[in-house]
Amino acid sequence: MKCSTHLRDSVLVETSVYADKGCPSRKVLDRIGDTWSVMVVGSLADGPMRYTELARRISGVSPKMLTQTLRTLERDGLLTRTVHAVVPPRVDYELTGLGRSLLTLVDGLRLWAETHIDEVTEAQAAYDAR
Amino acid sequence: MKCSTHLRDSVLVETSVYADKGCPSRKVLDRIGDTWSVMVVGSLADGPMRYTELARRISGVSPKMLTQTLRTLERDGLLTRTVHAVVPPRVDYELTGLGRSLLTLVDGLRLWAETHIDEVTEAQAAYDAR
DNA sequence: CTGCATCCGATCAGATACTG
DNA sequence: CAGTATCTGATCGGATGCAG
Repeated sequence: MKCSTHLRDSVLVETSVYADKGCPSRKVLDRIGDTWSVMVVGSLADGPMRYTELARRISGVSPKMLTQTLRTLERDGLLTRTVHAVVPPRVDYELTGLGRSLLTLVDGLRLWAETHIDEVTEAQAAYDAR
Repeated sequence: MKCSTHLRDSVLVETSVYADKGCPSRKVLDRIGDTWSVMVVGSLADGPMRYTELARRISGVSPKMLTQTLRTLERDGLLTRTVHAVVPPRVDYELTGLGRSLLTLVDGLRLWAETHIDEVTEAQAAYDAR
């Protein structure tokens, strides 16, 4: 796609780099940008996990949002959903290879956050104090 | 990813990894998760840029959202806003060191998108076809 | 040129209640 | 246990008009 070209290469033809709905970055952003998605992927880094276990680790998430997020990630091929025919029901969620490839990004995100959050907080305080 | 502080009503929850509003990752996610923010940061990778230039490169963004995004990023210390006292007005936006440190993540995001978008699209098609 | 103010529809997400 | 269904307030974001 056009928007995949970097800014430096875009001078000749395509000056508009983002905002195209078909842009891969846009699609990924819709997923990475989703708070719950990132949390789910990050939580599943440790291995397969049940629904309730996920709900516990991601405190604050409602059943509705958790289910919605899991379904979307499943549809995107980032995780698998395995239903065991037992009573009580047991459903396991596990990252696919594709999902695990995202972990690098998620980790990078976390690392940046931990490293720079103080700077951001200070900048905000300084801005608000003007 | 452990958030050191936890919600007041869930003191004993040690396994809760995300979801705390004070969690650094949450704050960063609020920024990275914002579609326009990522586009602005990515666009400014090439150097300082004027308001209109940004609007053109990020096609589809409304003045309202562009301004809102720029203000937020400025407040977070990710970019600087320089007003030149000329007529007509000229305002330059430029990434700070902090902002440039985010470029690594943005690039990683774009790279992942370009690399795996086909797999995601196929997974979606397969899911929808069931 | 670089915005800000306002209106308004669309979507998101939390709370709550209920079920196989 | 693992969800589904519904209601509702909050937020997002586009369109429009105007100003310094």
